[in-house]
Amino acid sequence: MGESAKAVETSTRILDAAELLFVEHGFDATSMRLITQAAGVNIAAVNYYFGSKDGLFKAVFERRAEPFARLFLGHLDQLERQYANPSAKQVVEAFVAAAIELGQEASLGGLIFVRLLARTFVEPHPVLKESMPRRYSELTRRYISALVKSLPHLSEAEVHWRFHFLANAMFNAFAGTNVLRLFMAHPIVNARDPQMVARMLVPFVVAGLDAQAAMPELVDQNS
Amino acid sequence: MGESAKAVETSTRILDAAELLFVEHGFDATSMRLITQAAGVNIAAVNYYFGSKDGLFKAVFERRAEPFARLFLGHLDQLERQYANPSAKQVVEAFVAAAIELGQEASLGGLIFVRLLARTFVEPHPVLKESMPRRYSELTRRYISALVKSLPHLSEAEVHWRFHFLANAMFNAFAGTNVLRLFMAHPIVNARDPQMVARMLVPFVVAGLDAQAAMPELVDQNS
DNA sequence: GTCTATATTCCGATAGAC
DNA sequence: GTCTATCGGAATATAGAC
Repeated sequence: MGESAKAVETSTRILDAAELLFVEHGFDATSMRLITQAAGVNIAAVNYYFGSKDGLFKAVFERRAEPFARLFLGHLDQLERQYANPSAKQVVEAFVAAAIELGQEASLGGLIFVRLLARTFVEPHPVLKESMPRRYSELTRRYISALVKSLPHLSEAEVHWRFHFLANAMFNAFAGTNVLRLFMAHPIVNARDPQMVARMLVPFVVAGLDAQAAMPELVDQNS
Repeated sequence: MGESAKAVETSTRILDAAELLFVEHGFDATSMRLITQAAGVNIAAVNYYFGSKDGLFKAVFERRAEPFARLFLGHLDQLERQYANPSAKQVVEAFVAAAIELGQEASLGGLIFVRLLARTFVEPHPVLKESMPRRYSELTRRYISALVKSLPHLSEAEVHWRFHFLANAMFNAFAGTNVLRLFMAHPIVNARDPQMVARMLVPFVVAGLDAQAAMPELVDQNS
């Protein structure tokens, strides 16, 4: 390692700073000047390493996308090896565990990528609208497939709806956006504590998944 | 009515166009040039009527904030007159009904304000961080209070957590952001149909509210 | 690889004629 | 009230020296 010196690579410092700022203030509101200043690098470095601001966003996303998918699918594999018919609760817990482990793996304090993912739902960046389905279609397919098997009292369409609600609730919960803070001066909950969030969230969403069907009469009418 | 002619007032046309564009692309990504062009008015009209872009956002928000609060509190009043102890399901349905009625009152197609509210949670606009608690604190207090009474098996702190999850799930559901579309090429659910969303959503969140406590041992340890 | 300096574009806001 | 023209600033991106 002849050229030691630098503690952290320049490109990594940029990724770290950008990840945090994108989550905190959004993509548009985060200027490259702010990013490079926070990272302690020159303004031109972003273009040198990532080509453009869009390229930087894609790189920020891609860095965590693969490890997260690998963690979750690993949990799901193990679950399906151990049990013939995993419950909805076990499937949800596999997902939550992956999110928390990712937050602990990354040297950063929180579940920053999960928060970034949550923001991406509400304001999808054009760069990702193309690459996300390709990368996550298998994960989504296996997640929903496991839920379908664990919820035999629901039609497949209704499981899709519940997965839709589940994903919204979970990602927003881990995003740490405290809804209550907007409505009351002194909210009780601490939305930033991921362990607490996970503990409170799992019973809520699992009960929602297990609930009776809202659409039992799916195909018995031909209006 | 001496000066007839104009079908819709200029300021109203601006509000309509801005409301839609803010929801679709966010505040920062929506330029005043885009708004005035969509509204078919002059660029300077925004500053003339609303003073600034921030003033316009505030006006967009304020136009729907009061009617929505009035609708929901009306439903809650009626509910508490009719029943001694309204169930969590009834409280949730009062909220959903208010959202849908607001969407039908406004001549626009969808539940645009509810979608705007959902976006506001994820990227809170500075202008609202001050005015929102003042306007909605009573609504939130009464909503949570009704839930606390309807869920006697939960501690007040846990009800606050569930309200946090509930609000996230509901607003995002009505926001019409199709999470599944980001993950799969051809999702089944149509997240833009508010009637369908309401029908699928209510059983999910009500079951989540009714679920057993995750924090039964709240105060029995003094670590 | 890293820096300075700059090109280019777009933004919100305003002045002033009509 | 409505318009044109423009100001001042900030953004991304790049050219070119070192």
